[in-house]
Amino acid sequence: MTELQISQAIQKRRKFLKITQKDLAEISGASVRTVKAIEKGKANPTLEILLKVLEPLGLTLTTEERVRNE
Amino acid sequence: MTELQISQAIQKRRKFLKITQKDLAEISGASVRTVKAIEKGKANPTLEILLKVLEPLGLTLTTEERVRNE
DNA sequence: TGTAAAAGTGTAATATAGTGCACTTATCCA
DNA sequence: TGGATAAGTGCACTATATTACACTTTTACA
Repeated sequence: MTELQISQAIQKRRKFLKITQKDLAEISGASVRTVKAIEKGKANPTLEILLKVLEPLGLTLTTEERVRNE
Repeated sequence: MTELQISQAIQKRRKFLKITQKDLAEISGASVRTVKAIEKGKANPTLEILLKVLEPLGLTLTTEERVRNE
C-alpha cells in the first residue's frame, strides 16, 4: 500500500464518519495542518502521527507479505 | 498494529531472509543507524522510510478496520 | 576460547516533519 | 445567491527523524 493509498483511505473513512478535518485533528491530537497534508498526500507522516490519525477512524495499520502483481 | 509490532515483524522477516541489518540498509536505501533503531523499536520512522525498509523484505503496509478487542 | 561479524550506542550535523497564524478558495444549502 | 462552514496554502518557527562516524558489546562458530 502506497502513501497515496493510505491518505485516500483516511479521507474516505473520515467522510464516511461525517466528520471534518478539524474534528479529526482534535480527536486524534494531530494538528489540523498535518491532517490536511496527510489527506492531500503532501505529507510524509511519522508512524506515530499516522497511528494517531488512524485510531479514531477505527483503522489500524498491518504489515503483510506483499502479493505478486501489486 | 502498534509501532512495536511493526518493528518485530521487520526483524523477524529479516532474520528469516538471513540478511544483516547492514544488508537491509543497503538494499532499502535507509541508513544502518535507522534500520537498527526501527528494529529496536526506538524509532518513529517516517512513512517513506518505513515503506522503503518493508519493500525489500517483501512486506507491505495496509490499513484495515480495527477489530474489536485488538 | 579467540576472533570476526553483527548488533548496539553516544554525539553532532543536517534535513525535514509538525505546528500556528493568517489568509484564500471551495463547498453547501437556506 | 449570499453567507457560513470546510478545505487548502504560504510562511516561519520548533521539534525531531535521519545520518555518518567512531566506538563498545554481543553473537556465533572454527
